[in-house]
Amino acid sequence: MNIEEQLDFLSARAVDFINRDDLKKKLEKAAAEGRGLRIKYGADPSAPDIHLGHVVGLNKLREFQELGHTVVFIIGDFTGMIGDPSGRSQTRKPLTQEQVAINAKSYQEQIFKILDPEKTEIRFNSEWCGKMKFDDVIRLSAHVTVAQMLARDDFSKRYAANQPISMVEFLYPLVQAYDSVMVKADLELGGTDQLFNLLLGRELQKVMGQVPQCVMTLPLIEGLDGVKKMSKSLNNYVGISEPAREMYGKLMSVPDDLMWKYFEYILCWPKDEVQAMHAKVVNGELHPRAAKDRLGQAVVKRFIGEAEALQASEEFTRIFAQKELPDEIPEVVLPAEEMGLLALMVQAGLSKSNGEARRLVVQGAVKINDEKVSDPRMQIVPEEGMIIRSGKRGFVQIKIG
RNA sequence: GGUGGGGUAGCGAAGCGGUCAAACGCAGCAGACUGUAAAUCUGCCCUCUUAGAGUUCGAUGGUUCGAAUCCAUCCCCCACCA
Repeated sequence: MNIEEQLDFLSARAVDFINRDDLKKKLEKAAAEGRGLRIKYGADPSAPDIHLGHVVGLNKLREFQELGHTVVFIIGDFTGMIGDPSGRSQTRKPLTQEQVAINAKSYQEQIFKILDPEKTEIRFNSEWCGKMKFDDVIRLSAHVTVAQMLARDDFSKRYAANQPISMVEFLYPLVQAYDSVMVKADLELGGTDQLFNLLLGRELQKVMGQVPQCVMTLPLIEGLDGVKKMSKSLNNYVGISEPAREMYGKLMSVPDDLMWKYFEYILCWPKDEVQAMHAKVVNGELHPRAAKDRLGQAVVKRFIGEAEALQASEEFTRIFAQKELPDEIPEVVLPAEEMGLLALMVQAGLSKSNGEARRLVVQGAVKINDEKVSDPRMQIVPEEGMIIRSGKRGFVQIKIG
């Protein structure tokens, strides 16, 4: 690849890219010196489940690695241990050192499903932040003005709406920017919501006498609901370590319109190919379900395996299209004593309370051995192999013990 | 330091002495319809038993036959002005 091709390749799918010329210079210089660039990516240590939303960024990092660059994966443990009171969405609880360590380990296991460990440098920002004295912090904050901070969309809106903004929130972008200085980042990658923070990194590097980093943002993809950004707290995510059938099932529930985005940003299919498929669906040549099946299988294949992908797809059809039973049903051990149906369901883990169980029964969601039961007062004697089905997803097989 | 506004079920938000387990919206769950998609319709959505009962409305104590609603004290949050 010549340099222009590299630039095209690296900036594909990016929303913001600041800027091509700077990156070109950096690439040329690095090539001349026979080294790779340092690509920074920051991770929040409180959410150890990597999901498809993260994959969008990780894919890009991987592409940088393919061209020989180094990914500096920063785990924001320092900030994570302080917590984030940014009231609006929700409070992030401060993490303990143990939790951070556990999460960090889990992170590594997961990101290396995508990244090349040989070209990844994992750093914790407590390494430098932890050493800073209060006067260092004050000096650092002298570099940024309130007006600059208020330039951030999020802040200005909240300020205008008389909503709280804590000092901590002002400080965090600064910490993140300082991270860039400390790892001498050549480019920082993030979601579009990170643009301000990434740019602040540029500013700070300039002040500290470094060549400012390039900045690249990638879209935040919507989660399963098709509206809100995929995130763990909204529980609309697909984790990359989920069991195959879960992963597949979740993907099948994605609104149709969203799947094209998933093809492009998660699977990195070429844009024209995605568009071609989209067109086929629009003109009726391809059933949307078939297209989504391809998506589901492709994602499962990528993170788990081809056989599992096929199996997940088949089982899905069996359970939901043909309403048959899955081939593995969780077993619950119960004594062979007569008990109320509701109690049985609670004990079998099919419902959280008797009330919920009653609701399910009354609404006709419960089947025992494929026969609908509708009397919540029913008494049951559990039998070996008895299968209780609750709704579309709840299955339990009784084992006497 | 001053002024004003708040704390209600997972979230948002009504209620402001009885008819309140508490409107409404969102989320969630189930059923119908489907491609477990979306949209739509129906029902459910604190806990426990059948109609019924028991715990809820920041905390504690009080006034009342009766309080989420009134009073007192306390805790917490927010904005504005200094």
